[in-house]
Amino acid sequence: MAALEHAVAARTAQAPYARVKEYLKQGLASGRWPPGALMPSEAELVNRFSVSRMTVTRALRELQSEGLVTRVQGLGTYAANLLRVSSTLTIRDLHEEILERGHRHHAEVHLAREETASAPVAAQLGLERGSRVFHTLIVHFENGLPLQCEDRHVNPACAPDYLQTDFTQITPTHYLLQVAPLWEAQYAIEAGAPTAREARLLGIAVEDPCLIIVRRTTNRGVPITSARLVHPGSRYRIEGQFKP
Amino acid sequence: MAALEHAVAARTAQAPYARVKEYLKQGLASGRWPPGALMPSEAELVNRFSVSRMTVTRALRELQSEGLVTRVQGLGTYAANLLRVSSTLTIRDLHEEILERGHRHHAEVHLAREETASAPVAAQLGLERGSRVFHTLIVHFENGLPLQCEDRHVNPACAPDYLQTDFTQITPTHYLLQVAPLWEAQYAIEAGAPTAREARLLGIAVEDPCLIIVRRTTNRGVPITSARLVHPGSRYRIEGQFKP
DNA sequence: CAGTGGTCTAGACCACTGA
DNA sequence: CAGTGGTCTAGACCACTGA
Repeated sequence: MAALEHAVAARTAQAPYARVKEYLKQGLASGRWPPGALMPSEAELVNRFSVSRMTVTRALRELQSEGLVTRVQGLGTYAANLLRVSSTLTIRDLHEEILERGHRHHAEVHLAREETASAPVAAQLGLERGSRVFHTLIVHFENGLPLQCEDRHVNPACAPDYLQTDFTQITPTHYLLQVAPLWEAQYAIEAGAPTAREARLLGIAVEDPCLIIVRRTTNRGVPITSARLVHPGSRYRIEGQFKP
Repeated sequence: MAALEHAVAARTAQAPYARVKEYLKQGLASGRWPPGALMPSEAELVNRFSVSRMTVTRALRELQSEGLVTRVQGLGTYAANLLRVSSTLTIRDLHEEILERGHRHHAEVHLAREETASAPVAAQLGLERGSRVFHTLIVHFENGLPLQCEDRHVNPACAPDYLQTDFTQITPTHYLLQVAPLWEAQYAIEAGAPTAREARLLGIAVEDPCLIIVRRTTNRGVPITSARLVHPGSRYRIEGQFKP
């Protein structure tokens, strides 16, 4: 009989855990449980919805991972402090991103060589000062217009064949993701002026504001690469949304 | 006996679901399952770890919600296409953010009044053109230095008492979160030049690059507010990290 | 058809908190 | 102590995919 009910629920609308989740979300949205308020316990929800505890737990755990509630063992579940809303920011391979917009992408390689690491570069990549590093400087175009100036240093130990890549065909991001599939990154997004060289490569004036992303990437703590990505402010922006 | 094992596991190290998750993460990090590869089925993992299927399911579901794997009913679990890594971007109440840095925050209110909505503002807020809207223009200071120029329009239906707020004490963001606790938002982050007025209010030159966030907020589809937040590029940046 | 993931149940033991 | 969340088990029915 229980099984029959599932089938019906699935056919008509939502899974039970989704119904519980929806109920709690509605209450949070309506202000019924203001930030910090104590929410119904698992046991209460089990009774109210006539479902098993595992089902309730799933709903609550998902709300927790979405940042909507805080759970404390022994105390209960609380409406989260909504002054911290978070969103998913996706940073993607530029080539893929441009193609998805239905536009053409091409790249100009201005530099691709081995160098001796300066002190800051060595520090970024966790290398000794004076170590060998790979350095590339590539300009990416969308429909023939310069979109990004990518100044990148790579730890040779992580990608020994990096410089053999044809960067007019494969972006460094794409190549490096293959070499070290899962990675962590720290990034900063800022507005600033381009350097004289960047302005020249991007075909803009040195006074033109740029959106600059500085990103350092590691794989299980080992530094792989650091990059400075400079975009003309008039041609690039980051969009996103919060979805509670 | 099973119960005893749990206790031991809990005491020694990780919960079983966490062990399964860790195993899969390691495999993804090492390249054992490159993007798109078929990963072990739930049944295989059940056997390998001698746990119940619910435990394996939890591990896989969490990896899925973190974007590390893709699951397709009837087919299996696949290593995600890691060209899309995502990160959590947190946008917070500026007052709270500044205090947390151990700095002082104060605000100057340059405008707080009811106006007739221009066409673009009305469109943003889903109102008729010519409707009444609330408009505030506030400059936020960190340790006495202008950090943000906040130009905001508010739908009066959502926050009738908005203009009664003392914005030198409570930020609009803070107030609005109380009125409509759970909300969705769309935002864009870009680099650009300030308007002449913004430059004057921020004490910068009109050529100085600014980090501009344009954000529109709704609650269950009803527009609440839209804001243009302008920051001197030299004083503000967004930082974050990817955590796979 | 066998294999896959999607979801649920009814029970269990546990650690934790505050009275 | 009663109440809370954290986690697990062993089973179940289901929809879906491809052979």
